[in-house]
Amino acid sequence: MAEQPENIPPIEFTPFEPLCAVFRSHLRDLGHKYTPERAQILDTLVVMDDLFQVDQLIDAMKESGHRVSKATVYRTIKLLQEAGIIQQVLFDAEHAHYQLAYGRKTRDIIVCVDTNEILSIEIPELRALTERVCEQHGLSPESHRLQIFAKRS
Amino acid sequence: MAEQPENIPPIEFTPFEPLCAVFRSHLRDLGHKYTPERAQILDTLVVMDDLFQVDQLIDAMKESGHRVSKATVYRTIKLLQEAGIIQQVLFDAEHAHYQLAYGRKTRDIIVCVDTNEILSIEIPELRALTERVCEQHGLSPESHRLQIFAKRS
DNA sequence: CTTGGTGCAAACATTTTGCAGCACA
DNA sequence: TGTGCTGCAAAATGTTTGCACCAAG
Repeated sequence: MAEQPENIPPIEFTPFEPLCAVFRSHLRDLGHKYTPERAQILDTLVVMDDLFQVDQLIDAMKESGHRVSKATVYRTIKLLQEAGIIQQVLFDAEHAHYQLAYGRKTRDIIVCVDTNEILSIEIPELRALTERVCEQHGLSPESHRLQIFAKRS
Repeated sequence: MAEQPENIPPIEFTPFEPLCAVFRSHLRDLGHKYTPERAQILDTLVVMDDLFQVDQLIDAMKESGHRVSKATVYRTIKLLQEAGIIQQVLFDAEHAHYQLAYGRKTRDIIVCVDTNEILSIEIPELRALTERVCEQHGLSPESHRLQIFAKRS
């Protein structure tokens, strides 16, 4: 296996490479195909804001000249979630938001109420805290998400 | 006013009394009316599960013989939110969930993944924690919500 | 060449809205 | 007695699905 076929790009350490590999391997595992549409969606994803909505993704794809139908975007988002590449973030009821999940340690965010900016944060203490609280109820934590709504100080 | 008409129940210290008062005063402040429909919705709310969805509320009302249209339920939910009596809780993308908010100190919950039970919890340390994290970004926290997904241990 | 994928449009589910008649303050 | 409220049905929104044709493996 000294020669790589040309459809495997040269190794470069960008976020895209591992994501692409993860996605392809997930698809292969399920007997699914890696299509140009799916590649375009992944491609667009990685250059988008940390947090995005489906229609933002669709708009971004249109702007960059990709022509993929809504239906395919929705179908692909499901696959990307299964593959652990993106995850849902809920912080308003109107629209589902997603963010890249692969390699991400937390789902904790600060939402700036002035600018609507979203910051991903990490609070190491939270793990112990959730463990302690759950223990009091005879439970053990699997995961958590914390959303802080903050204003500029 | 020595005699109460029969539709006003004898005074009892149930959660309903202050909620009703809060709602009526909120409505009065806005020049809105306290109608039988709104009373029935509030009435049903207080005997429901801590966390509910709109269609559960609608079903519960039907079962108890109340006849209020969907449109009115949705309109009233907005008013109840404004009044601080209920609040939205987002933990799955399909349906908006609500819970009684009045007098509640936190929006933090544990979702038991085995039983789908929702426990409201209080973690006093969280306040300081969120303050510290926000400070690092030049922000100050207004509110937060923490959702822990846990299994039985 | 087989199986899964795509775009399109229709179907869906949930929530909102316009309107004519009704009822609370 | 006037303004806000209600129910209904239509509209709007966001997401899913059925189908005929297409393409990846």
